[in-house]
Amino acid sequence: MVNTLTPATQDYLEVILQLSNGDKSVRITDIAKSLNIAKASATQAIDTLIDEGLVLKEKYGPVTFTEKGKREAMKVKKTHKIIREFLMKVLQVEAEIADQDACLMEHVISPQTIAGMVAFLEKGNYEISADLNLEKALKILK
Amino acid sequence: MVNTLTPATQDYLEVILQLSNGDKSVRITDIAKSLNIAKASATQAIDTLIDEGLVLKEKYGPVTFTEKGKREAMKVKKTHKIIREFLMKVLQVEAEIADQDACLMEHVISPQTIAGMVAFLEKGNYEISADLNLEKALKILK
DNA sequence: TAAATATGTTAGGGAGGCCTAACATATTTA
DNA sequence: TAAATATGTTAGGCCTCCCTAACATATTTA
Repeated sequence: MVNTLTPATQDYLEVILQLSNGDKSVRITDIAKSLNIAKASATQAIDTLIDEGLVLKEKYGPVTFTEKGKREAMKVKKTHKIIREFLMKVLQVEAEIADQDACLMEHVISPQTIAGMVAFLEKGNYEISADLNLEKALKILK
Repeated sequence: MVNTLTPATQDYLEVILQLSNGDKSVRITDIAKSLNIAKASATQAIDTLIDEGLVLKEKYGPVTFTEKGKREAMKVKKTHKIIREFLMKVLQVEAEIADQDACLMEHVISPQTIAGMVAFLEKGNYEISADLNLEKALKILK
C-alpha cells in the first residue's frame, strides 16, 4: 500500500499550504475559491484528506495540517517550484504559463525528470536559452 | 466549442496510430491489450471516438481513422516524440522513463513549453547535459 | 461442418471528482 | 439581541473512465 496521492489531493495540499502561509488557519471557503470549485466539493475532498491523515478539522472549524500532511504539501510545492523555474529559465516560457504547466506536470512527472531539471538548473548555464526561437518552434506544431 | 480531446481519447488515438502502422486495420482486442484495459472498455471508448468523428468502425469490424482522427493522432504522436527526445537528450532521462513521462506530459503541456523544447533541441547543444549530476539532484527531492 | 477458440458487445456497477439545492451553524451588524 | 450575512454540511446527481460477467458473432481447426 503506497498510498499515492491523487492529483486532486496534491492540489488541495498545495493550496492549503499556500493559504496557511506559515500557520494561519485555513477555511473551506478559501480553499474552494482558490481551486475554483464549489464549497461542497471542498468539504468532501477535505473529508478524504482527513481520512488519509493529511489534515485535521472539526465541524465548522478551520483546516490544519498534520505533520504528514505538511511534509507532503511541501514536497508538492518544491516539485512545482522546480518545474516552474525550469520552464521559465531554460525554456523561456512566460511566468503564467510556466506556472500553469507546472501545476499539471507536477502530478505526472517522474523523480528522474525532476532530478534532471534540478541538475540542469544547478549548472546555471542559460546562454543557449537566451536566444531560443520560440516563434519558429511554435509553427512546427501546426 | 473547442472539442478538446481528453487524455484518454488522445491515448486511444496514439495507440491506434501505432497499431495501424501505416494502414493496417486495428482490432479492439489489440487496442485493449496495448492500453492494458478490458476489451469492453475499449469498445465503449471507441464508440465515443466514433461519435467525435475520429474513427470509423462497423459492428465486429476493425477500427480505422477518419481524416480528422489521423490528423489528431499524428499531432499527439509528434508531441510525444518531442517530449521524449527532450527528456532523453537534454535531461538525460533514460529511455523507458522518458517515454512514460512523455505519455503523461503530452496531455497537459502547453504549446509554449513544447515550443521551448523544440527550440532547445534545434540548438543541438548538449554539452551541458553531458555531465548532469542526477544522483545528487535526486537527493534534493527527499 | 461442428466444435473450439478468438473476438466483440451489452449490461450493470464502482470510484473519483465535480455540481446544485437545501439546510445548519457562526459571525457580523443594525 | 435579533436579523442579516457568511460559512460549512448533507443529499442527491452527473460525467468520465474503468471494471466484470454474460452473451453474440467470427474465425480456426479437428
